[in-house]
Amino acid sequence: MVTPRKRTPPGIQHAPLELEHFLPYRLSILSNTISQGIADDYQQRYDLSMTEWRVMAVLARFEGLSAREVADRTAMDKVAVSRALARLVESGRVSRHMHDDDKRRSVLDLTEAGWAIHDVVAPMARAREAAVLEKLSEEEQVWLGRILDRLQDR
Amino acid sequence: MVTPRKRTPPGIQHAPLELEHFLPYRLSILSNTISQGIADDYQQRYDLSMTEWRVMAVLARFEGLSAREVADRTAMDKVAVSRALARLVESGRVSRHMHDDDKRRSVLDLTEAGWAIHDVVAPMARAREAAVLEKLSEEEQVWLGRILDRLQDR
DNA sequence: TCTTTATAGTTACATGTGAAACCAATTGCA
DNA sequence: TGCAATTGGTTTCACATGTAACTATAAAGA
Repeated sequence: MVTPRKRTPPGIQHAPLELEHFLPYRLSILSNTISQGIADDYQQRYDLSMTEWRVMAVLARFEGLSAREVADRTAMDKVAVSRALARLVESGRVSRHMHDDDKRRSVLDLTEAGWAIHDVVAPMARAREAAVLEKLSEEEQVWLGRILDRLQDR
Repeated sequence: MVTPRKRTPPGIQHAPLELEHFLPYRLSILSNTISQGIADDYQQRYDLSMTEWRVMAVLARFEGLSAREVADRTAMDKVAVSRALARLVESGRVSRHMHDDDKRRSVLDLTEAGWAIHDVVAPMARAREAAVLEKLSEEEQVWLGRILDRLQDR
């Protein structure tokens, strides 16, 4: 039997966090649940990690990005991006060329094979998102969007 | 210069995700930003990892939990909990006893040293949460709570 | 009882990850 | 120009993490 802490040692107030109402904790659980759910759809099937998929998703949206730009857009660490790209290029899903004017920079694009995977995975990801949003009323969906906007800018 | 993809190869519709409006992506960024912010407050100062802090937080809230129960309450993997506990016991922040009736089970509690850390870190965590919520109006805060409730139950 | 099955927890292995060091190309500026 | 500082990107190292295998105890069923 588990007893939620009600009394504290004499004279001392501990005030433990109530995790189930603690915003950072709740967000973390929710976010992990959703992202992992999406990853389950493609991970084994395409031997594609979550970071690799994220890279592919931004390359689908923006052509010819550099690795640095991919890192910015995905909010991923540049090392993680470098490694994901190494695998994606190796497996023929992304092409990498040298930038004409700046030889340090790479120019990245999805290949045909990359697009083929994208065109299967993107709809699945969208479906997962829709399934989550379905739990909310129209009104709640609007508020959620607004709230995320507010929380996101610093 | 980066050109957002507008046209697709002739005859093919790719429909890339717009990450900046994609809920799972936005949640992930937000959640990581907030949790990392809190972790920055205690990580170096107490040589305490995020998983260790989470374990401490539930042990502050509920006395005498088993490792299994800690895992359930924190939504962490049991291996992660086992490792966090090993460090916490080692560093004298958590005490571990054997359950009277079931010798497999451990009975976990914060020690004095554990409570001392808790009593510093918990208020900092709360302050971080408050700083996040401050960005929202009263009304938005209420909606957010409601929305998280809805999204969380399966 | 005896045997099977389930549960609590740890260990081992393989992989993922971030920080810092590193190399190469570019830019800023004296 | 030429040299220092910056930037794009990769590699190295140390550590975190998840999966599966494993040990020990308990519960269930014949």
